[in-house]
Amino acid sequence: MPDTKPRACPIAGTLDLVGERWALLVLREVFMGVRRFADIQANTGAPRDVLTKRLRSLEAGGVLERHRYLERPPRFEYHLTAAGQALEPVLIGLREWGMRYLPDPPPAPRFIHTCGADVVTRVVCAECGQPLEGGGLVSVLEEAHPG
Amino acid sequence: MPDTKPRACPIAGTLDLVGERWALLVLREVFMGVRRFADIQANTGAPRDVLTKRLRSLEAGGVLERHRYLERPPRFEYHLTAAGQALEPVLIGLREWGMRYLPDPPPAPRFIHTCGADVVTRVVCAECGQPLEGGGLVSVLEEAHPG
DNA sequence: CGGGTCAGTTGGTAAACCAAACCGACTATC
DNA sequence: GATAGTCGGTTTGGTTTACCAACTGACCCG
Repeated sequence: MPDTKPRACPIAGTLDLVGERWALLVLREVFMGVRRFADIQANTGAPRDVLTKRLRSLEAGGVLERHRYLERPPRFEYHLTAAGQALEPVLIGLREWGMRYLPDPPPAPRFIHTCGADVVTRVVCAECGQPLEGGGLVSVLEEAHPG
Repeated sequence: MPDTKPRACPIAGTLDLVGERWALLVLREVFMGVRRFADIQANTGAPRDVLTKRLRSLEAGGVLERHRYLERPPRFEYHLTAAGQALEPVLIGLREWGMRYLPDPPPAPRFIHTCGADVVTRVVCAECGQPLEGGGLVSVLEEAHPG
């Protein structure tokens, strides 16, 4: 076998959808309640044509929905689907990493709990619920290659 | 003010580093213990020149370290820094989302706890520690615009 | 009718990406 | 000791994508 195929993996599949430039920034905006083309464009800085393409691919991928809020000059708003909302941990993870490790951390948009405190991501064991901080507690396994 | 500046935000800053194509797949491989150029190339499918550039930028960004493991034909391995390990929640989040929402979820590399169970990301309140599932419990705030 | 808003579209250029070939320093096999 | 293969790249050349500015069409306001 001269060249092995790249690893099939849900990380890669997810990145095919939201890993392109601007995609996650668009989602950030929609998370923050910014739903209109012009505002998303201004807040992300994405070129308008690229933004159009991203919005379409995010819609096709099922993370955004496009709602017409005006009929006669057709005007649209973009909303998160359930799948889109499920990307929240990714956004929070990126935000948290940036606040901790970027050389000059910019002011962060706050994702807050109803009690007013910030929100953070925790990697926990799915069964015992124990938090795994520091990475040392995790064993990462490839698919078993028997024999 | 004709055009507002794009929002300064740690999410954007983090994406400047790890948001380029292949970057997070490279990190996935290093997380899984794949440390050599040829293996990372095979498992990600990234073109060799692009991979070289990504490895350099990830190194410059402080998430990877390059170690020479052979002197005379110079050979290298790539390792995670503490900052690199801190991106684990992002990878796990992407993996989890893909497993749940991709139309045909591919076999997932397992990130397991030492107890043998899978690992998941939880978004929790930083203070009361309460998990916020379903997105409905989170209030996302922009910087306050008073008045 | 002129100007402004909104959600794009169009056209031209710059950059990124990609596959394949090449390279230097080895090692392993004949 | 010539041939083949490994490893970590670099170089080449062509394709795709991103980017930016300007434009469009449908409306609203005056």
